[in-house]
Amino acid sequence: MSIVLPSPGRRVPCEQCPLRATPHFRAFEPAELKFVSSFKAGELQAETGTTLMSEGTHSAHMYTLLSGWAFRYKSLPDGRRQILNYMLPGDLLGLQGSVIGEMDHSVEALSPVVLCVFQRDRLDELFRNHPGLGFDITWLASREERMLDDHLLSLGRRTAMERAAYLIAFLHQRAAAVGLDGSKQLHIPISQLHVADTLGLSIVHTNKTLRKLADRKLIRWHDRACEVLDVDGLMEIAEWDGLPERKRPLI
Amino acid sequence: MSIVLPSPGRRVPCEQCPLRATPHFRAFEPAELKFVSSFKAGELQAETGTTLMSEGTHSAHMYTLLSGWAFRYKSLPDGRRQILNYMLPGDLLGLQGSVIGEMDHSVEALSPVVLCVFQRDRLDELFRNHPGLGFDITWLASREERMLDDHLLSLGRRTAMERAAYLIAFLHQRAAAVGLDGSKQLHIPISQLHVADTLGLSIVHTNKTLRKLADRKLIRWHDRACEVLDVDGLMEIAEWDGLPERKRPLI
DNA sequence: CGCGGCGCATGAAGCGATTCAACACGCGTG
DNA sequence: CACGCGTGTTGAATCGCTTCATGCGCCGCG
Repeated sequence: MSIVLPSPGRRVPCEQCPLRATPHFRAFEPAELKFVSSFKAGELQAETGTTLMSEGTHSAHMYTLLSGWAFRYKSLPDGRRQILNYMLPGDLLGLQGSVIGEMDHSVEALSPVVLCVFQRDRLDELFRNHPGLGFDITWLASREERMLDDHLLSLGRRTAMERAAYLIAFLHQRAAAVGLDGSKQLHIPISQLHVADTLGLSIVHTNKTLRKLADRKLIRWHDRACEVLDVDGLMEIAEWDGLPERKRPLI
Repeated sequence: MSIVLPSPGRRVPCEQCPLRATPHFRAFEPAELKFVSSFKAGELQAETGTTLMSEGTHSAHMYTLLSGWAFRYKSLPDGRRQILNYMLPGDLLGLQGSVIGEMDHSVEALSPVVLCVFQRDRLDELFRNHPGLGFDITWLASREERMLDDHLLSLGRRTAMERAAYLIAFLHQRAAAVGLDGSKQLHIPISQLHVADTLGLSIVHTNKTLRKLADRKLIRWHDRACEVLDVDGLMEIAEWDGLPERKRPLI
């Protein structure tokens, strides 16, 4: 479960990147595309539950999530776990390790995932020769910071019910922002334990809170998945306006 | 209180930056120094309590805190406030506004502060001509993210006592990392209301928790200031290892 | 110069969240 | 195929934290 499997041959060239083809990401300059294409060292696939990176290690790579869901977390010495944020297609993983040197959180796959692997030692080359891409990385870091700000507000000042509503509305919106809410109803691949570890609540109380949201017909809970029925209702409970997601960069 | 006063003439040239002279920051290349010197549009001084930037505005500037303390916060529509992080000398303010466009948090001065003002519209020039500085900005963003991760862990999974101990140890360490713990004992310029709004607790319970820390001789509380008596004791309670602060960039 | 506001302090009552405990269901596996 | 395990569910007891209330000292201001 905790081993990352090397890619079995499959490798999407950046020129035909299925993500970039969607309308959610900004286009590349030809030179940028060429560089990124050579920057990409390979692809990685992993199962649900795989630990993609661990706190304290010096990962030699940086990744972009091509498909699937993952989450970042930190733990206290006695085992208490806090989920920090979720990663969806197009998100950068392991930037901290590349920029500062050591990871201070772990990352785990919530679903089967595919990752693009980049060589971190060429990051300075990226900044040197492709300032637009350097700016994009800063943009992505800023966006992460903004999400963490929202989470902090939630953990610190919202009630259990508001927190739960916020989290699900947040995940729904992020999924929608990469087109995951296609034809059929969106299912968020998380268990109630994930919710509890994100909201800073116990599993029992999380269960009772989610039950109330389900009773109000805002969500429907499945096995290890949450179906969103009424985003607006959730956002209203949380007093949350949503993320101003426009076209964004993709490395 | 909420007006930013323009600089009354005083202006430290970057070449004689009092911060850079300290051993806590990395040195500039001559070309970088020259650019930053022209990048700096001026200086700003403000009193304790001044709102330096507000949520929702499109600030035209970016700042580096030259001296003093400040904090970032967000509020819910009904007034509940959450402090997100604290800023100390050398910290970048308003990067979000420059990179993404709109501020999603406010910033307030905790003490009299002096800010270096930069022109945000020359940020792309920075990335284009000085990749090292672009990388530095990403580094600083990564560092902020790391601190927010720690705060999230604290809010989500630590008890009131552990949270309080963590916060004070954290602030102490950050102050020490820029040499603010000089000769005399360090005084952190915050009120118990600030602590409460950081920890996600009520003022009453915050007061009782801080009382316990004081009874244990770990801190001493003054009027709008916290004196740290035993950092190691605090870190032990919080089960916190501290930030791995090495030499860091300064724009 | 008295009054209001801020910062700190403390007791009492009430509620929201935790912990303990028990159960149901599906699934993979020895 | 029985057993363990992960996931979701629910009731009861307990406790940590909030809310309400009150008081004190200090300072700025009408």
